[in-house]
Amino acid sequence: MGATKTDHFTDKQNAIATLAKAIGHPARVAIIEYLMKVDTCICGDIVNELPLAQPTVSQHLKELKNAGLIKGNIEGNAICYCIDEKAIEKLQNYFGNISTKLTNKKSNCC
Amino acid sequence: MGATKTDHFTDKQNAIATLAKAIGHPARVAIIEYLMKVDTCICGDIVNELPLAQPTVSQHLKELKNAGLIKGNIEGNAICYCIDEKAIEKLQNYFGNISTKLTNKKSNCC
DNA sequence: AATCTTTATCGTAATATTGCAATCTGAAAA
DNA sequence: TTTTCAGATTGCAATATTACGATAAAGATT
Repeated sequence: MGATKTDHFTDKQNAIATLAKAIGHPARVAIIEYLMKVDTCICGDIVNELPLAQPTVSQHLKELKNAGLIKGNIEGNAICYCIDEKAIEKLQNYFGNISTKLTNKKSNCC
Repeated sequence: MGATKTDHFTDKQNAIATLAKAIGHPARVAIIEYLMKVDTCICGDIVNELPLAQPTVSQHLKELKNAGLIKGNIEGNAICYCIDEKAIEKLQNYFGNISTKLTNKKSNCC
């Protein structure tokens, strides 16, 4: 086997898993954080910022894009990447909900 | 190749990636959500709740535990699993910070 | 047009993940 | 003690991910 059985879970569960999985690599965390740091989102130098070869960075960007975490617009011969707020908000809400539900629950047995 | 180059990134980046990676699978999302749903955290029937074989569930639980997302206490011959609030809070804060920084930034060029 | 610059894609090797049957471990019950 | 039960571990096959060199694609520059 080796393939994830996505069809056995709800769409919501798969959606959260997809987003989390995309962030589940330090290079992609670093990309997100670099996109945050830079004021303008015309960022043609992500490759120089990361300790990885250009094809590897390109691949990570593609995965972030597929997961819906970043958007990319063609800007001349460079590409303008930036974070998709909606995706981040989804994650924030998800973990926020869990957090508040946990603190409300007094029966903390562990 | 094939191995993640964790030593090229900061501890913080690796920490977030580890947490996110652990949630990056629908079965593990389902486990977290089941632990939320059940009032008491003496949960010996996670296997029955998931569409996966017992060894597979056990492995997913192990990964969640290794990532620090859940805690497990031996309770007789069953095991009491529950969510580790701190880990969830870390994620909530992380995405919360990104979210607020993004909304403050008016230069939304994409 | 020829060249440069930037990013994507292809191909491939190394490693990791997913899933399960079989088996083991350890505590409780008979 | 023997059996039973819950859960972990082992071993293995299928698949996915990570990483990069080589190369391609496409707009910019000369």
